[in-house]
Amino acid sequence: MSNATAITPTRAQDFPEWYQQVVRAADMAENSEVRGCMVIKPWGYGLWENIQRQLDVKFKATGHVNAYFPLLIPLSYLEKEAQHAEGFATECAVVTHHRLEAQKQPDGTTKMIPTGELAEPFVIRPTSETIIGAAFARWVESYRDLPLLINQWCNVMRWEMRPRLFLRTAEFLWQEGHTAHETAEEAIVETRTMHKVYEDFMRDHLAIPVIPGEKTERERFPGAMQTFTVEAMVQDKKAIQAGTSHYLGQNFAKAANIQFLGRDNTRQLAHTTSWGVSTRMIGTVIMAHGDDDGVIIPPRVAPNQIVILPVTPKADTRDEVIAACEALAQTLRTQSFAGEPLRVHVDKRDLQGGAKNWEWIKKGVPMRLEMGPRDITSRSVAVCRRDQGPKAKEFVPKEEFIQSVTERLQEIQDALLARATALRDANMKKLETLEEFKAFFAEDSEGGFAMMHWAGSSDDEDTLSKDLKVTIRCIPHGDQFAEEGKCFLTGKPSSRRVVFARSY
RNA sequence: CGGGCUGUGGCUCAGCCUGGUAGAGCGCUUCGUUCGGGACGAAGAGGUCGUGGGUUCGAAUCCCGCCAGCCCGACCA
Repeated sequence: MSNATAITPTRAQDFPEWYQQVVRAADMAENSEVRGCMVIKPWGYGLWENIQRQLDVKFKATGHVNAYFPLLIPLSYLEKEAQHAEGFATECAVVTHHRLEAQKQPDGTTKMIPTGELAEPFVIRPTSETIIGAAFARWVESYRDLPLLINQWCNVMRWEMRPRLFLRTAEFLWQEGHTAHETAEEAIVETRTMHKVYEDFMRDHLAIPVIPGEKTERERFPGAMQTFTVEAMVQDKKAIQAGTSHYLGQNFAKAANIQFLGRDNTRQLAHTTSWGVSTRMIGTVIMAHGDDDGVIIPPRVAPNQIVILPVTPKADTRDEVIAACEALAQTLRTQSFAGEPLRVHVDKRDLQGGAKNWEWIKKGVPMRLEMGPRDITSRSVAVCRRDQGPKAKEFVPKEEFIQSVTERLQEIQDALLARATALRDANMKKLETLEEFKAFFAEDSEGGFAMMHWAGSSDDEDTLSKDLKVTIRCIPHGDQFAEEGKCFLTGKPSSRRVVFARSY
């Protein structure tokens, strides 16, 4: 094979097509016969399981507990909060019948005809504020019942027009946290706490630096008072929203009637929040770290952090080599990395070595080890790091490797974060004028994150977005964005820059 | 929901214009040679040509209906 890279086309040639090919080459997911719905294959699901488990620890550590609520939501629930309902109306799947009747056709086949129409249709949850709100209303009577800190891991469905594996699918997996509080202050603290949890998780676990900030009114979650977001930059310089945290004020409490008797013996409405991240994060990881040979998964969340490839050139040494590989794997598994036992796999399949090697490169396993007869004799292993070139190989004495394995994994984790941070920083620009802005986002230019002084209206934002296909990703927190200046569109004074970008 | 395109072995597609009941590459199986390596050769498995109807002696190919998918717009974790 003479291909310079494992993936065709390369990122530079056609990024969206590269993405599709990478997902396929990594065997992470595939399109299913159900429109817009994907099959998540073991390698992709393994990544999700790690994300899920590690986030769950953080949720528990911040006082939350898990629960589960129904998939189906009475249609009337969605009518209780007008803004919310309108926000999701165009993408709801509706269940209208509850039984099928077999009907024999003249040609001998059988058709199943829906019967038993429901008096009130159900909507398959696009998000669960309404039905969880109804439960909260039953559970909360006194200020002593607050705060209520609940999370659920589940699937939701939004009938998207243009699905793409992991990035936008009709059905997707996520977690949705829902909390109710006695005061607005407490609810806002909760919203910000979870926003911070997402920011930290993205950086420390997924090796993706994000810009934390607040959404403008136009981009806000339907029905929310405030929406906080973490925005990541991926390699085509577009932004992707990786997680959101909403302060819902009393809007949903009012709609669902979440009332409690306060310390002053008056009836009050609770203040609620909701926050979530989804399987989209997997797409974000792929686009943030992948290269022209496939996916690169950060060690902390990789389904296998190390794959051992036995080199078995001769049949008579094969058993010995495999036994040595198994023994090494066992030794490594007794060690921990980032608080979890090392995940090590020995690939014993009877395939050609090169084919196997490239398969794991495309899957993005952080570290590959080769061990053959010569290594057994010399008591060494060949170490290949996925953040380096496919040919890069270092022979390390086995004992030394065992001693240093977790440091080596951390080096990869750090290298990925450094690389992603460098990409982002190189493509964030402070611009001052509309001309500069237009040039920055012109069809043939690189694009990126434009940091702009902004004091325009929602209508201005709308017009700008439609003309140039860019949006305000967020009004970022952080001192580096705070400075006096003038709005690049209206000339009005501004005390903070906002981040504009094209987005997924 | 508006505009364009496409439905042929597991995947990507050729064949259709100029009707005569199926081809390639990849993948898969077996054997052999190779192999610290995404190799090569040989043999082989696998297809109601989206679906229903029409024209015809004969339809993957022509005509009509239906269904599904893709791309471009509005929406989006």
